[in-house]
Amino acid sequence: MAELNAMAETTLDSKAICERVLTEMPDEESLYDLAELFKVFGDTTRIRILYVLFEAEMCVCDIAQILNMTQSAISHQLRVLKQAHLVRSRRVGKQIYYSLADDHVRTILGQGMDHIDE
Amino acid sequence: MAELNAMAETTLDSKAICERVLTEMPDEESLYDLAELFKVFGDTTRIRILYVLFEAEMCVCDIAQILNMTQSAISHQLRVLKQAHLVRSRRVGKQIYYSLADDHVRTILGQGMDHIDE
DNA sequence: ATAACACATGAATGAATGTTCATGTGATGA
DNA sequence: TCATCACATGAACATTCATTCATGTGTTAT
Repeated sequence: MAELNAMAETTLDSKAICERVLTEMPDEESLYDLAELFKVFGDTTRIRILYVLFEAEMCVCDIAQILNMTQSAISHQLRVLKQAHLVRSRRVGKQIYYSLADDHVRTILGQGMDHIDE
Repeated sequence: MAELNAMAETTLDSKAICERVLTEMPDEESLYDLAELFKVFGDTTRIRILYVLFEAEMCVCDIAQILNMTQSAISHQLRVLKQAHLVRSRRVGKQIYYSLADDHVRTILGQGMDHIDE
């Protein structure tokens, strides 16, 4: 790491830092999963759906109507949310009700809000 | 909501829920900013850079060498991280040192890790 | 001044993504 | 059984995005 430059300016031991980086860095699979998780939060439609589900369990057409979007668009995004284990679903007759899978969703969105509020 | 269907299955008052959804939903600008923030975390290269900066303030070429990527690619991503106020930079001679802007970064990535670890 | 170094940046390219449209699937009710 | 409702899903299209390549900017040293 930076064998021939930057060393003079560095006060810390570069080799020790490099070792710590390599030991602390998550493995390839965890990094991929982590990025995939945050990608799910990186879309306003999906965030809106999650905020709707904060209030109550709801079926697809209700969510679509509240957000003023097509059933197909909502259904596609619910699929993404479910694959990320952020929502659960259960069938009740013809309808399928979605709800938040756990409390990580609130926590993560809350931390994000804290950040953008500076 | 769902004026002509689903009402029979719903135990809660739909109008009250709809009102709560509308009052709790962040405004358009906050939703956009929130999605933009999480998009930044939605890339393995940027997550890697953040993990590197967990250990120490570092210049661009050091980060590039540790992650085995080109200086240009790292520089482009550092720009994204800086625009999201996740990292800061300061010039020291020819080099520019980057560091984490605040502790929200650790918190958010930590919450993400908690989630993928189920 | 000029060469060399560290970094930033614009254009280009290939890959990933959100929505729409059309259609498929499963459940209900006549 | 058949029509209808609620939802899922595949293909298509437009948009966004990460990296590469080439070049520009600012600093240091000779």
